[in-house]
Amino acid sequence: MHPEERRAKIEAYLQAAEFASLEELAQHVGASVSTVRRDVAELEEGKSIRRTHGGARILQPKTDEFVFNVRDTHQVPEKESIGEACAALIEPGQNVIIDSGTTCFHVAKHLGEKVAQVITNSLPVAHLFSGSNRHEVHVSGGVIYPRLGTLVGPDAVATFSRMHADVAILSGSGIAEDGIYNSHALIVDIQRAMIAGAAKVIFCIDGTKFERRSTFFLCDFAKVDVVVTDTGAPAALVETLRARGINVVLAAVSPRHPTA
Amino acid sequence: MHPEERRAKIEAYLQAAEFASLEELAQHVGASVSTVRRDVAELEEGKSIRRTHGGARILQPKTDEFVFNVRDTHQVPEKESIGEACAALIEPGQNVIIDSGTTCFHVAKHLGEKVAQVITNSLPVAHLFSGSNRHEVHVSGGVIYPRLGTLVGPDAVATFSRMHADVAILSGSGIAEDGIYNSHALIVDIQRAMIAGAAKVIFCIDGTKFERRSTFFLCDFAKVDVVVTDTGAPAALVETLRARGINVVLAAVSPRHPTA
DNA sequence: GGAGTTTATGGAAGATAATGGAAGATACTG
DNA sequence: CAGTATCTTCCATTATCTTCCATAAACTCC
Repeated sequence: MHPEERRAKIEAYLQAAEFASLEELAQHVGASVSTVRRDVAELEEGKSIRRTHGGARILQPKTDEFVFNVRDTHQVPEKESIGEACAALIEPGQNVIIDSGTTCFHVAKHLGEKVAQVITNSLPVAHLFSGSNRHEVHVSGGVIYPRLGTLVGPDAVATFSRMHADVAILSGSGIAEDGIYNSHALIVDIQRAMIAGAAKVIFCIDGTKFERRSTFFLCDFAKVDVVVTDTGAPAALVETLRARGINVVLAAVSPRHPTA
Repeated sequence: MHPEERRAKIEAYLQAAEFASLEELAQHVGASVSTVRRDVAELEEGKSIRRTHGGARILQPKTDEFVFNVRDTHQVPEKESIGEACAALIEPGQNVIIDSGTTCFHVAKHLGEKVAQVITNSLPVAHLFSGSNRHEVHVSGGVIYPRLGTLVGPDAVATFSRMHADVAILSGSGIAEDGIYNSHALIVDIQRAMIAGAAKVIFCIDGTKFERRSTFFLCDFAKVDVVVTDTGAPAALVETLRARGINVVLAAVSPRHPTA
């Protein structure tokens, strides 16, 4: 990829993510950290972004643009690590279904050029890839769930019922011995359709959600292939899951990733 | 292939792709890299494109109505006024279909709390209403058209074929005696479905697009109820439209929207 | 129609720019 | 204040650009 194009891509990415580490940007554009560092320095000259230690942030978030705020505050480093670990599980060229929610958003950030086709009901995820000509982003229909930027409702369910993907990347708000839980009824329906339409199912759930049950039961572990979590997950439940044949990935939380 | 023809082809390619490597262009037009390099240098003289290392980029990718570029939009004050005038035509409580494109985006900005239900294939418009609990925003399914933030494809068409609204607010990139034109084939299909599904059809088209025809014919005036434009529209065509029973609204460009 | 001239084309050699990595300097973390 | 990560600066490698030249096509003039 050529400098001009790469820089435009970096800028677009920062519009969506607000902040990004150099590592992350390098992965996204398929270049080395050195190169991205130079690009970021160049872009700073143009006043559009500002360099920070370890990354860069957008200087003037364009309110008119379709930028969705992904300013999540809980377990950011954990989710970041989970995102990285989960993205590593994806084979190049696979087409993936990506769930809404901040954890899945972090996975999307690390997917980079590995995936060509993305199917999602998350507007932030859609936006993340929308600037790129190399990705085909399929957005489900549906009604926007206020503030989450998630598309819900029968149209969203219908979209995933019609689609098929190599991998589905989902998250939940609770996981226990009997299965996975979520707190939004409308989202549970969609997630079930996602699971049904994917050859492989990966759940990304940070350690604090282990041994917790939310309002709605989503699914048992029959169709779950992988669970990606962080090292803070209780060992007992991790062992239980492994005993059931689930590949449990424990992402080590790295001390970088400064708080936004 | 003759130089002139090849250069036109290169320019057209860049309009669509925004960036391209010389290698890519050479392959596209069936010439050597050396030749393409010369062409690109020549085109740069004509100010339409800019050379970069390894390729070229289009200089003004926003000759087109539907490119959503925040940096600089053409006819901003006009579109702003058109947006205001068009929003005034909407009755409180109506549900509206909103097209993609910058002009329609300006209409959406002025709709405020008047409308309860919005149906759109434009991600910027969707985002505009997404923070509010007072609006139900229905987003069509579809594939993101790179850089436009517009959902296109069969799923988008299908969504509007199933929906019905009181009003559809659309825009185009050209309007002449015989009808309205647009420059994107994929968007034309969607707009036709929007028109079919709405009781009232409003077109918002700034004055510079009058007496102009784009690549694709969208529709004649049979189903068009209102055309909102600015005072810069040529009087002759305005009269022609009125003679056909179309309510033509001329929005005065207010001085409080200075040119960017 | 034909010879000479102009223009276009594709490739080659040296010059320039971009890239990715390494070593030492600097900033952050606890 | 120690340990780590990141930044700066540099260098070797690679890719691209410029300039030039030989060839081929189109044009001009006779």
